[in-house]
Amino acid sequence: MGTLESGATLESVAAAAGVSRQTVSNVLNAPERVAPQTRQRVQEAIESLRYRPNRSARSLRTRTSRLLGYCVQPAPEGAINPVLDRFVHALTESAADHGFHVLLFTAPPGAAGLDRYAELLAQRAVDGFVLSDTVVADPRPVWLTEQGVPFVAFGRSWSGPDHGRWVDVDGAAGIVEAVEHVHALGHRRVAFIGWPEGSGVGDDRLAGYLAACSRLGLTPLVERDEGGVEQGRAIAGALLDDPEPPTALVCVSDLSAYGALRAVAERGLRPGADVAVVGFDDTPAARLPGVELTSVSQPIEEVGRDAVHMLLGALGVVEPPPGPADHRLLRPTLVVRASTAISPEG
Amino acid sequence: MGTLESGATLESVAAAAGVSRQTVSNVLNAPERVAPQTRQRVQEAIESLRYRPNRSARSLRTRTSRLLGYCVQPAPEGAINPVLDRFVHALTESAADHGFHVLLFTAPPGAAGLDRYAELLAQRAVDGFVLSDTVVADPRPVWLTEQGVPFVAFGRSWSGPDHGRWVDVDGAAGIVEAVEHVHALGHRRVAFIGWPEGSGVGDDRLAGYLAACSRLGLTPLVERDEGGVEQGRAIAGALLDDPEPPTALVCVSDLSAYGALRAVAERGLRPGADVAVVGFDDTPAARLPGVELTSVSQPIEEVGRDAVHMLLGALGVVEPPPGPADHRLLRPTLVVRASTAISPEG
DNA sequence: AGATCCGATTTGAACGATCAAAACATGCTA
DNA sequence: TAGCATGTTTTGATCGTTCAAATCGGATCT
Repeated sequence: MGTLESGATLESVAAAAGVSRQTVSNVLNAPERVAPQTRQRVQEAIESLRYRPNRSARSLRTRTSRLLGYCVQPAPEGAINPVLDRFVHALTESAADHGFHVLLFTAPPGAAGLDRYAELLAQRAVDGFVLSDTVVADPRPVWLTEQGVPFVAFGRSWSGPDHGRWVDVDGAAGIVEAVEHVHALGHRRVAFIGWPEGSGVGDDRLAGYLAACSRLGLTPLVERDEGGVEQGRAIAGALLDDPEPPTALVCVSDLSAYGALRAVAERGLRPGADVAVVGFDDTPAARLPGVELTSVSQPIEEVGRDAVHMLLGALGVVEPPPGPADHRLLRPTLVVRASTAISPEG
Repeated sequence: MGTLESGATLESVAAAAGVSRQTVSNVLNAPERVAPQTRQRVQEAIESLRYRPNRSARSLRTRTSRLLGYCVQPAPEGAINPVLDRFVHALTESAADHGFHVLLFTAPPGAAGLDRYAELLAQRAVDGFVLSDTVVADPRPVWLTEQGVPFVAFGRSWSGPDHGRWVDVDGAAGIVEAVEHVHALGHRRVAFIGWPEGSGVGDDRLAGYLAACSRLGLTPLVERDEGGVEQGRAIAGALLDDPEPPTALVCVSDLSAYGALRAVAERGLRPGADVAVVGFDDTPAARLPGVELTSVSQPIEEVGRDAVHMLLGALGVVEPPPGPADHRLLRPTLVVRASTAISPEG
């Protein structure tokens, strides 16, 4: 056996330091109540016995678990989701700064999945939830609010009033930046390839496009599709085959943009030189040589950090950060690559 | 407030059913001990009060947490890691089948990170660990074995004897399949782009290449680099510029393969038609139109499932599945796409 | 009838921490 | 010096579950 003499309890530490249970507990949870001299003695005992408070015992007594629940959704088929990884990592790291951990679970989408949330609550397994992949009319924020459960969502509730706290990325602002970027390069016929109406995220990005066009005096040209690579390719192809085709294609997602890049190449045109293409999400493939897609990049790490801070603030664990307590909207940044490198001729 | 009258305890259920604490507990943990009639009555009470046992209390008493620790590593810069997502999801889902959950934490790589593992153990926060991203001379399996802590690793320990349980993918077999595939298409000059010697995973895949060459009577041609896209591009370029260039490039990873594809295209050659390219990992970008990279795909979900089953077996929670108890080697599959579509001429 | 056994159920103790209140010093004031 | 406020430490109870042993009621055996 190793060095892990897992047996130290409050009581054994107290005995070693010649004090009582509660004094040891106070050294850990309210050091200012303990006389400096005693404190030191206790800390040495803790150190030498390698004592760590038993999480279950603490949880039982305090009725808090110091765990944050996060539901991992099955990755959508064929989708490139670079987000989950980084987001989960950011959550975990920020939580660790305050003695919290992330507990993963799965649940079917929609109202059917609420049972899993309820179960974890009934078991007192988590103190709150982090939601992601929120959709229009997502039942979770409403339900959690009703139940009085602390939570924070990555993504606004696009339908109806806000429920609870959220952090989100300002997609409209990201697209505005994209349009301004190609406009500055000299592009004047800038098309937008979007998602069908009704997806909050897609509508937000479209709104950014329309706002930018209006501000810059461009004529909006919007096409919509389901968002896959093949759909993007078809839509972009149709646009490019127009007698007066757009010279820049701003896409609602990288997936559409990859399709658009393909459509451009298939017509003997050079992305970046002849036609500018911009995506959204800065997926890993965007930086591959031969792709080099300019894309709007979401500050995922920051989203994760803010989400945890807001949630811990709601739990009363940390001082809530300055600013509005119930939401936070972060600016994405445009990562410029070869797909928008050169100004168009004419 | 909502429907979550979070107050049901064993005691309150017992009162509602007109039995004692322990009988309710038995209905949940050892139903065969309870008379059918009583059992039914208790179950109705549980149902109507929506009772769920308090996890902390159970953990405290039984000294098990029903949590599996998993360390999320910071995603390596620029790397396309499609694996983590799916793996974590598979872990979570398999664990849920047995009332377990996954607890995430972070730790610095190497021996420095062992403290975090020790801390979780001292807190009795987890019952065991799932390791991934194991490296040569990884200190974790050795240490955990010394401590007598149940764990399972995704990845063999490449140096020295095995410590503990592991699940891994047979990289050599995957590459053998890749070489056989291009050989069947008619390719006879098949090169391998590998990693520097000393990485267990890379050496394994190289061994597969060498074995296949030997069996098929091909002359091995091995080049090595650090594994990035740009390096792959340079190496592949050098190979293709040879007076008698290879017609097939089998790569140790998709990243190298993307570079190789680029090098092929830059020379006016058509991937799949003129030069076959095979990658490893079947990263999301492989299926993009214009890329369509043939690649060896790892059965990640199966790895996750087996890992959980082995670990729960070690914990005595489930019957260990048939087969060797301490390791499992899974076969990857070759996903054929356009990059190896057509036979070479000549 | 009394002893014995057996399955079903209950009781007391324990897991290891924190809360709330009591006890104990110590110094200051009147 | 008694009385009181203040600061430090200890004691008893409690969180909700499971373990181990005790109890209970009925059937079986001698």
